[in-house]
Amino acid sequence: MIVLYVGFMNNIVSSFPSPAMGRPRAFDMETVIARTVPVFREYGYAGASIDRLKTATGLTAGSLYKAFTDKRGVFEAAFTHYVKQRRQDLAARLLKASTGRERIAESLRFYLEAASGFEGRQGCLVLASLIEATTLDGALHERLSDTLATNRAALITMLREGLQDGSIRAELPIEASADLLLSLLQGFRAVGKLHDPGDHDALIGMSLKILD
Amino acid sequence: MIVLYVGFMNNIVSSFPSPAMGRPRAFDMETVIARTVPVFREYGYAGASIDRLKTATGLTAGSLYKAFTDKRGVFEAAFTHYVKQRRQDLAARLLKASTGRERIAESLRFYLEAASGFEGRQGCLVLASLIEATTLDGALHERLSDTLATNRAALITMLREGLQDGSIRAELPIEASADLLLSLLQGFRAVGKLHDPGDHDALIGMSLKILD
DNA sequence: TGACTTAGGAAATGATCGTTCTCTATGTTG
DNA sequence: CAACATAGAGAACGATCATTTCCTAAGTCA
Repeated sequence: MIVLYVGFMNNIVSSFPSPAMGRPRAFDMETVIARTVPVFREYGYAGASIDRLKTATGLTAGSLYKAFTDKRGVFEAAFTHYVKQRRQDLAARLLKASTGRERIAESLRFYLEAASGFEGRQGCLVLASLIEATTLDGALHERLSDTLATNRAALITMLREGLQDGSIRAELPIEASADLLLSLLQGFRAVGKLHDPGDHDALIGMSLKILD
Repeated sequence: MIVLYVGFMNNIVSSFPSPAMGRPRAFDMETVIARTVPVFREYGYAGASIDRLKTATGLTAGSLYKAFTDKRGVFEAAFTHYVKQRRQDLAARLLKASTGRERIAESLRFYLEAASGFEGRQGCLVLASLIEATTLDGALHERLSDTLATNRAALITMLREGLQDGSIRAELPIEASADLLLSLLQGFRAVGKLHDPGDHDALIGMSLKILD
């Protein structure tokens, strides 16, 4: 709301109502967003219909639109939630890794596990969005690009740590290694849509040879 | 049409009309199928609407359905065409490679090039189908699984050739190596939806360290 | 308490989805 | 030439799509 001229201060204040006004939500936003995530993971953006989102969340179309403006808004919230959650989980896993090489190994394991079983069949929301990248609008396209860039940056950080702690040889081209690992991780999730990856330890061991 | 009892031979023949009967098609099937491929590559199965397929092929909905029964039929033809074409192209490339290791290297290059530029942005039909795997019916799911299995088998063949010609060390676990390469190749296509891969030679060189 | 503001729920909206139908055109076969 | 069979074109079909609207419910605030 735009106020062109107001005589008294309280009129201006009242034109920006506090967020506590009106009937409060009967559901928890975080919970609802979490429930939309599997829908987008399984069906992608185009395939995730409002009807499916309704049944997944238990909300009516009206409430969904009041809370998220439109389908794009639901997707954006789901995407943010998914990426944040995964990063938290990975960060927790990385605590027990002491060297850069171990952190890379742990990241590989993290993705291999996500590519297995029910989780693997459900798929990766980032990968699913990647496939529909040309369909998404500019802002979402950039969000996706940023997400991938951040993942790449995280790999580069781990590689540099490896250089410092001596677990990775000094001559290794860092950027190219990160690119290769990034592709490999996404590839795990892609193949995991159909089949479980084989022996995780064996695959990790072989992957790490890239760093030799 | 099933004929239970027919007195004369020509009646049986006429009950199975020759394919030359009726008005002939005004378009070339192969050409039309080729034109549907980019639609599925860009939008996936769900996103490829009949309307988009109409404009891509220049056909009307009626002709499309007469030729392919339904949307699923169009997709199946496109998928078959795409896989066949890609395998032919790769096979031609592999002719100039003399050892197993060189054939692996050439395969990596083939995928890196496909992941670059316009081709990369258009995406891989196999990968796109992989993402929608849970949505596809049983038969298509199996076709997809077969395609991946055949690609894996091709990698195993190259690796075995490498064992024979001495370009790959004898102790290398073949199956696990093939799994890793398969994921890496799909990963190239995934990331290629957004960005061009970097220095191909560098990436190939690093990838081949998996085989050391 | 009464004015205000937002949420919930369900029906309604127009667009688009995949598919079918109808009619005409164009070939082959006897 | 007549009978037959399929193709082409486009309108029409019901289903589903994302979104909006309308009304009631449930809070806050003065």
